[in-house]
Amino acid sequence: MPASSVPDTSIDLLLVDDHPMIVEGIRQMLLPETDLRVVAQANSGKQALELLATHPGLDVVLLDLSMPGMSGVELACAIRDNWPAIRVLALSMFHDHATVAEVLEAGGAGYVLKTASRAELSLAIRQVAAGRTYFSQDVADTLLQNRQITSSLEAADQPAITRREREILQLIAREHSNLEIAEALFISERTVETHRRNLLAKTKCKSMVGLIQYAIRHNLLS
Amino acid sequence: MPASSVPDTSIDLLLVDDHPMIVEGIRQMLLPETDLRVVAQANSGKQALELLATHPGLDVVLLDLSMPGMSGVELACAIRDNWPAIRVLALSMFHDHATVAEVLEAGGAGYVLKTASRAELSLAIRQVAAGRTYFSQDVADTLLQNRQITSSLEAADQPAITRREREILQLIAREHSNLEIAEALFISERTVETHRRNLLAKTKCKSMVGLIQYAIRHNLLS
DNA sequence: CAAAAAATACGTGGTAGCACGTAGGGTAAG
DNA sequence: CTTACCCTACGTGCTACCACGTATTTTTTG
Repeated sequence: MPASSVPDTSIDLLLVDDHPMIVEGIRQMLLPETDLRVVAQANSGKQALELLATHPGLDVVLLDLSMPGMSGVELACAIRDNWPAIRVLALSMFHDHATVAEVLEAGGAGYVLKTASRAELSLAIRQVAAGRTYFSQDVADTLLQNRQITSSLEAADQPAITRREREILQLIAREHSNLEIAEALFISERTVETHRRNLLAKTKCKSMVGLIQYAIRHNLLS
Repeated sequence: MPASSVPDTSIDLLLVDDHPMIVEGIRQMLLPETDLRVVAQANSGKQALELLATHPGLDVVLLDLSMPGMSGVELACAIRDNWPAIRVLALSMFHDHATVAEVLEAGGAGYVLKTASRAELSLAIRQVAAGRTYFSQDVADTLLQNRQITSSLEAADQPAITRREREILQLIAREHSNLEIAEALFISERTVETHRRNLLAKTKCKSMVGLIQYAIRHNLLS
């Protein structure tokens, strides 16, 4: 029913997830929905970009957020910048507000949890394809709990973690002390402290307890 | 080819995962393998136990480790104790040695990562069904790296985290201080410190940095 | 080349987290 | 009833983490 620019009324999808099992599961879940066509699937952000270049007719990209290498959020930004007409639907295990906010800032049109049923998933795809948005119930609750409209505007700048910071974060996660990290990287302990401080600021965490959770959810550890 | 006690040569499977997408994905991945029959699927440990009681002919249970409520490890223990003939194949995102060791202690016959391909998964199922074991390459590496045969024998006692400890762990994860937790639970700050210490001892972590990772991997947070 | 960002580094100071030891009351299991 | 476990609680002391301010060198980017 919804008017679109593609010749037929079907919705063409690209699936992106590093787990073959999940890609396969989604594909098969959507098979009975005759108006939803999975025309391509990728196991990494890099591969997804290649497929986007060779598949001009895509309507919706369904992408996992936590992937090694290029994260789902980065991929979403790339899609927003290079193929603004394509709708992005995020798929994730988690629904902390930091992650949800990042997806919104990256231009995501919807956010579905991996616990979603077939019915919910296909509904979400049709909604975003029709130009609307869709959020799983738990995700919507997260958004309502923290009415931080500020974070979607102000904090939209750059929680970009640098290579060095990430390196230090990984050593922290392995329970190394500042001194140990300093000796391992041949830098001053003060420098490690500074990196630590910058990490906390960028992730808006109060301590390592929050930072580690951020790191795991964003797949920043090995 | 492998001789078995079931009338025909097919392997009867129970799938357990809280994510419908993954259950569906596995089911469809195994569909072409005519000797592997998915006869039941559950979305929780509780449901799995019910299905185990009503399906006597099961050969292999393929179960996800991180599920809300009853964890995969607990379920594996229950299967080992009540249906010792059934082979358990664990399925997980992670392969840290603590988790792998727990699965072995719980009587698991194999451990496959969620990144596994169709070929690897079906091979793993046939291996465990035939009485052998199977571990994904990364998992095997983990086992070889830490030849802590001690941990499989000595530490097999009880990293059992109590209800109260888990409650405190969740508050810690929300970045609350000892004092805040004490006030919230109407107990002394000293008591919170003791719980903290016991948590570190039971999980063999050096600090909260390690404990938080343990908690996330073991699905101990909300 | 100029501007911006990243990586490096120091000082001062507070306090929360953690080590280690000890112990009494409640409750469930043998 | 005894044993074991959980939850509760205190004391002492150390130090790693964190807050806040500042600044130079190197690299990247426009």
